[in-house]
Amino acid sequence: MALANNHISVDCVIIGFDGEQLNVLLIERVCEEKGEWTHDMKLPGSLIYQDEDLDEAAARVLQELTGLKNVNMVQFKAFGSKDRTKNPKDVHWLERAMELKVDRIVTIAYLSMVKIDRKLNSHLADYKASWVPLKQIRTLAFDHNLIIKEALMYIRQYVEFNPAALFELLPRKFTALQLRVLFELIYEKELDVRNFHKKIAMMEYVVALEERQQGVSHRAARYYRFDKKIYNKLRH
Amino acid sequence: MALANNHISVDCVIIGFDGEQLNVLLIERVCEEKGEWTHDMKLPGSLIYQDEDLDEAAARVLQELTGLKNVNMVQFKAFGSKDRTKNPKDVHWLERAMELKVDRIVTIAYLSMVKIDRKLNSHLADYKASWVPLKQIRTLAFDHNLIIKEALMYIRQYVEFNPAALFELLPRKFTALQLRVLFELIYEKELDVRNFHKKIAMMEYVVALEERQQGVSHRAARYYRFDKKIYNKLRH
DNA sequence: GCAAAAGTGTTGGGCATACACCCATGA
DNA sequence: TCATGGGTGTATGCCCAACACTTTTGC
Repeated sequence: MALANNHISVDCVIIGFDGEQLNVLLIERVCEEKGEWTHDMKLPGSLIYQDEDLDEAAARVLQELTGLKNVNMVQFKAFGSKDRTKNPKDVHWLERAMELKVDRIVTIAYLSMVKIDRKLNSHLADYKASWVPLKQIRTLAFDHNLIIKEALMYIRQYVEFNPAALFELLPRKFTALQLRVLFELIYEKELDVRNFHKKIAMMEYVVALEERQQGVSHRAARYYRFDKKIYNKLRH
Repeated sequence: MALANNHISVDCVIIGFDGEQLNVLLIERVCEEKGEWTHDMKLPGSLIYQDEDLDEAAARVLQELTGLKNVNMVQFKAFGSKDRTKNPKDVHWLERAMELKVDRIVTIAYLSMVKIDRKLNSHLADYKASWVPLKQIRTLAFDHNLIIKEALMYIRQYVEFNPAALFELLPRKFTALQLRVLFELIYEKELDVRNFHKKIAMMEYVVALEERQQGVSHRAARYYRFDKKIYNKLRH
């Protein structure tokens, strides 16, 4: 029985929220099969170097493939099914793109939740990286659909212990509606508007601003912001 | 920059409860250094084979190193610091025991919670495996102290969503005291006796038996058992 | 009878749920 | 004036936390 002399990769599940939907950051993959060129999508991820920690590798790979820097990622699961690199399309792509004959790749999956804003998006196109709404995601490379599914399960548990993580998804100023939609998406159930306002009122670290929406064709909503200092104080 | 052609291992954190304390199953490691032979302890863990899934590898390795079969393990975290195999003692051991010159090993850590009973213990000695109380664990091989610490953090979250896991640690018949001590150890805080009894009473899947302790020099405690069928029914 | 652990009830506060109407704004 | 979403209060039930004494048993 051969000891595995395996390759190790990291894959990054970057989740963003556009005010209406959860999105995942995917990059384009160009495949050649029997002379035909096709495109599909994958998570940003690649093999790690010999001399870097897993966390370092994740940060490097994300930057190389999407241009994003300083994204706080958390490792959430390793995927090492022996079948995960068996799809001929994937094998083919690995051989061409990585110049690599590979038996199996164990991948360590990382997760981050970020604000989708102009600064972040400014260079994504250069990398053929784009935000894809969760519900519109088709079949991805390798087992990346599975990885995303598990990332979402992980998020649900994660935010219970780190409510602050939710606010990473929102712009600095956000409305009660945005926050509520976010909760509803993550917990997959609808919330009562009035109870939700009370809930916000009880979260001292969500502070109401005087500022309101402008130019909307209905009563303007109040803005809120997340106060990290208050949050941290309450945690201790 | 060299792509890592890494080795992958699995390590198993098997947690047991003896009625008073949490224990971890460790195996003995014999080291030779400058002609001196020393013993220390490590988690049961080893390299994976080329053709097995991670979960399969964990089950195989645990059986090979401790004789334990059919232990339900859950993957909880990957450890891949580039320094984790840099201790000379560990390097030395790897070269001798694994016949392997290794740059770095990424390990996928698995967790299980089990009953410590005679059946389980019957062959542990043959494997130089033994239960070590958490509080008495000294410096272990590699980063195994860290792995155990993270396992315990993981358990705390895990039992919130899978209360059933706790009962894996207890004998089939257990007293309220045992269950309470277990809660206290895992949550690291003391619980009020009366409130705890109410809590048990509300858990329909914890059923009181007529049977009581025998031969104790104080009022005999009632036994309880965990009813999996009721538990599963309530979860759906 | 005493040491040691088992077992038992009540109260108050906080938190989640359910539920319906008026307000502000732009078109 | 209408369509659209913003924003508000009350009542109820549940769960949790706090708190002290009596019971059983072996020695």
